[in-house]
Amino acid sequence: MRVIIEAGGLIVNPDTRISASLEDYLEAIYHTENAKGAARAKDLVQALGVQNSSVTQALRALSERELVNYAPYDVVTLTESGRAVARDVVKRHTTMKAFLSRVLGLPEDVADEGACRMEHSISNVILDRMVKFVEYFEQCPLNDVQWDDEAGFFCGRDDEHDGRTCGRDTCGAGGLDLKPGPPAEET
Amino acid sequence: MRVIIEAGGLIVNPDTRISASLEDYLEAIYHTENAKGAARAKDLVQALGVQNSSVTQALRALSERELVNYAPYDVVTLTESGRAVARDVVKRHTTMKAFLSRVLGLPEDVADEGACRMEHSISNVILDRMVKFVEYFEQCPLNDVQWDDEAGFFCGRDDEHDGRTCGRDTCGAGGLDLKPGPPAEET
DNA sequence: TAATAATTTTAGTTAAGGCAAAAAATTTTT
DNA sequence: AAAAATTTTTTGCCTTAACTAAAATTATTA
Repeated sequence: MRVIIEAGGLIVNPDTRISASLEDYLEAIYHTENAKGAARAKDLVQALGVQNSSVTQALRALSERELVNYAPYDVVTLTESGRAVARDVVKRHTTMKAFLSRVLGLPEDVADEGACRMEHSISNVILDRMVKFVEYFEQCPLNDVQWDDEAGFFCGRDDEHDGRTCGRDTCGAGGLDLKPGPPAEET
Repeated sequence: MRVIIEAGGLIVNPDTRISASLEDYLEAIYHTENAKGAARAKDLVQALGVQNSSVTQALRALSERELVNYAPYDVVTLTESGRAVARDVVKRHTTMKAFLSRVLGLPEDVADEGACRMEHSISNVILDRMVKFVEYFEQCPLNDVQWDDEAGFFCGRDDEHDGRTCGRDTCGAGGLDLKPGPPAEET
């Protein structure tokens, strides 16, 4: 338990070291900038569902860290390093979403919501491995695992193989041994 | 972005509605209780790497929510509902860890650390699907995907199949299209 | 231009969580 | 039993982060 880095009681992404909240702001600025060149406070109020004053505070925090170009009453843009961090966050989101929808077969909206939640706590090592897995999963010609709401996971290539079947009877039915495991080392 | 429930700026697990921090405490109490019958403040200090005073505060918070039996200077045990929540957290941890190690092929320690981080932000829908996926992944006789530090993901059954190969040449090599996707709906 | 509307900032509040040092209670030793 | 050591709780203060209300600023419209 608890490996997440603390900063005054706040959960902080272990790689970039900025809070989940600020990551959300960067992400929103990134998307807004891509859509209309620059963001204003108002856009962030809408995108994140927070109050105006919360946006101002966040912008100040990001500005102090030199992640955004920001002056009162002016539009907001990302600095170079801000854009780098934003791209990183977006990448985590994109990867999580891809995994959730393409591998686990979850609906787009569920996948997106899940990605929103989990994007802040995934480390780079895991992220990279996940990208590779999704790639493999989609490109390997021997793989055709799919999800069906009735049957669960099944292999679409059942018929192409001799003795073994991989349908609802054989797979995804048994009781997997997911033991709690040892108390987990401290970190 | 931002789907996570806010509670005074704090990130809270969407299903149980207690904070990530308190979930960590419950988890630690759960493991300690299993190991030695009951937990004392000291155990939690060690397990979570926080100060005594933080433990006291957390125990008060958990006690108010009737998740632990606690009286000053006394040992701590989980209440029935506390144990239910703890089991839930542990399940999320276990599942995440199983996925990270068994599917993504990450080393145990990396998987455990990753699970610690991500266990708080995974929803039940995703959790359940993930359990099923790990089950399928391990039980399907047609599946034999493995990770190799050199070759990346590869299919151990290459030889058993006619034309198609699934080794380092074909799989996990190409550039997967992981587009950032649309600005993501608000929630 | 003046009045009105919209936006932004300031200031103060609430909440969770953490730390350090001091005080109190409990155990262990002598 | 008294002293020493350990554990736990209190107290006071810090940080992030969100909110509200009011003030200030900018933009629009009459």
